[in-house]
Amino acid sequence: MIHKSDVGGAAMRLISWNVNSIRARIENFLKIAKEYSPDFFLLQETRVEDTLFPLEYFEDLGYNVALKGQKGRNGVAICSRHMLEEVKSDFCDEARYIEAFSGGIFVASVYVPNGQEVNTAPYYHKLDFLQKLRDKFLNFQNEIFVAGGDFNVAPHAKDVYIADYDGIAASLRERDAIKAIREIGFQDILQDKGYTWWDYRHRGFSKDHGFRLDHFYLSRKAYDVFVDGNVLRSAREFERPSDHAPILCELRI
DNA sequence: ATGGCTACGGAGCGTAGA
Repeated sequence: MIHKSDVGGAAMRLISWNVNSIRARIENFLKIAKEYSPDFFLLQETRVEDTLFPLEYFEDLGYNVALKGQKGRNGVAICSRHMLEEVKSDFCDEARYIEAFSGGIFVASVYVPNGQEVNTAPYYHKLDFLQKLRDKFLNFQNEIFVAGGDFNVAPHAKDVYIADYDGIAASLRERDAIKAIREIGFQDILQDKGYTWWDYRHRGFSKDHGFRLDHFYLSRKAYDVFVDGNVLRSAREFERPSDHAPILCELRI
């Protein structure tokens, strides 16, 4: 495996972020955009229909934007400094998935259903969604492909602050569904980078009571040019923060 | 924590988030 930090080529940065309402998070978005100026923003939980999306802020910063929104809840977006092609967002009935080809790579922004509670109907819907997502990713196995999003699963025990927790987001079947994505060759690059979500309730962040729910999955060809990744925890300390931190992935292409 | 935040819709609180 060659990590081409020393092989030349330009740096390409992607940030994925569950913003929990883009309209409520514009100031925070502008701070992150200014500090990191990524090539891509992959957004989840924009919580706004497309006609009311605050496009002007993105266009002012030079981003092209592809939207799949809905009123009040869900909502995903791909924002790119490069031209957006082959945009598809008909993966499911809700606004939870959008993909595109841009800047020479395929990208997807993914918002997996939370499942509410183990062994309920929403939980089985979540498992179905994850299996279907794995099948979708098969199409990108031989491409340079980066999927970022809120997968709503903590893949390993260390990804939850509660020892031995096996409730929603950490049940065996959810973890197996995520494992199935890894087993078709996709790398979870933030495995050692800590939590990405802290509950608003109970002052979760100040106690570091978190879960690692937000992930990047890189195809083999994307992982070949992977340089670095991280969780941008500082955004959780902003005024009026999202309950999720942004996550960063850097490639050398 | 059996709900203690936060945001939304729509004008009360119910719903959703995970």
